[in-house]
Amino acid sequence: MAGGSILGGLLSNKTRYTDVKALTRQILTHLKANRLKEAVSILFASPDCFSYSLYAHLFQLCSSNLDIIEARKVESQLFGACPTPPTFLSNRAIEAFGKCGCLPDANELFDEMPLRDGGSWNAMIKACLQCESSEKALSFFQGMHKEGVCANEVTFASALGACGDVLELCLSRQLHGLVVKYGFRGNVILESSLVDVYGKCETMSESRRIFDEIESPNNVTWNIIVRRYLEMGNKNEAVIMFFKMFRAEVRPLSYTFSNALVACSDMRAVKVGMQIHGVAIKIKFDEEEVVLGSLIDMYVKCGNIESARRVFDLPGSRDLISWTSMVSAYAMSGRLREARELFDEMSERNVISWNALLAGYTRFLQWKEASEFVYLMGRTAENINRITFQLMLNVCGGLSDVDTGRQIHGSIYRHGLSSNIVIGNALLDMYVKCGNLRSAAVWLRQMKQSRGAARPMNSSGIIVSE
DNA sequence: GTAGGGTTAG
Repeated sequence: MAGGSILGGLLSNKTRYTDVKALTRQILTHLKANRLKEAVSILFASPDCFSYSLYAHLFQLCSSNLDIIEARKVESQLFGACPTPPTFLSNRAIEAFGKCGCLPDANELFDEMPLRDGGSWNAMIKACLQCESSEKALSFFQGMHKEGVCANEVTFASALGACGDVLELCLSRQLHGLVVKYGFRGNVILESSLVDVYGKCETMSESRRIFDEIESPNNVTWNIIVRRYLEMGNKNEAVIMFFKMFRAEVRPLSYTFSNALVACSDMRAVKVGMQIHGVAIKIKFDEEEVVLGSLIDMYVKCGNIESARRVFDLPGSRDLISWTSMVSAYAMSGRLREARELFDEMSERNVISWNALLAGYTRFLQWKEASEFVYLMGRTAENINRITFQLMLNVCGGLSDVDTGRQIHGSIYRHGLSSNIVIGNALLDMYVKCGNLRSAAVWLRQMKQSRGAARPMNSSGIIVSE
């Protein structure tokens, strides 16, 4: 266009070049100060291509800030200024889109790439994982295999992660074979991923066998094995592995404390929990928020509220999670006034904190307080969830308020939760407690029908050929 | 200018 050429004529190539240099310096200053938006707006001051490393940095910051808007802007300036950017930059963009949870953006870019390398496939597989599309991740893994692109350690780590999400034991075993075949044994990350995926697929004996073969498990490996025992219901072994980690002189992750303490809670083993508390003090983990929060919850679940409170009153232990544990402790032990006081003092709350107090009101049949609280919740709390609906139905049952119960029933439909079995039972219970047996019978029939219709789908069944 | 594993509260 004429306007464009006039404007273009005003700028000689030389001034343009120095412009880019000066602009780059400005952008870098903003990037260092985490001012992404400002950095990106300066990017658009020039129609020219900046250095590739600058774009890489920009995408990286978009990823860590989870800022999809800026990521899209960077991509658009990049492709406007330089029609065929190097593959690695497109890979960075895919990673940023994935990290921001925008799989369609990632997929579109991937499809349009004239040239892909292994990193492109890895980025795409990872993007699927981050967007909770593990089935898709596995089909990309399969596609990569079909196109003859060689999988590397990174590919296998992601693919195993996807298998863990969809509980694909069969594919996991095949991947395990490939990991060995490609000579990746001894890679502690991949071996840890194998421990993880076998544990998730409920084959703890295989998980443990791999674990025992690892030459030097690191803190993540230990965290995985403790966690998997915990989730498989073997609390005792979870705790045993926790103490074993210390004999191996591996410095734990704070979440490993959490997992071991949850195991103690489940076993009501407060004495073991106290030993773990002692360990935390000894290795100076007793100032970490996550560990303190987990200690509080352990004491709460073991019924030792005063010990929990002592930890809660320590400096640095009060965050949303520990605060919610404490509210729950008072609420579920019937100390509703104290629960309410603590709740009112909270500087931030989420749906879990709200539910914690509501659960106390319903457990102790405080229907009046409960319904007032529900009203307040409807006006103040941002999101309510499945648990909230369940508790609200209990309140309706307690008050014999079938009209509100029906409204909640409608709301449950709109939230797509009506096929949930726990919610279904809560609805049934509500209708019965309200004395409305006809509605109860109608709902029961519907539940039976929808359960017949909604059979669980089998997972992908993807097979990798050797 | 490159890639990867773990997550406590209702």
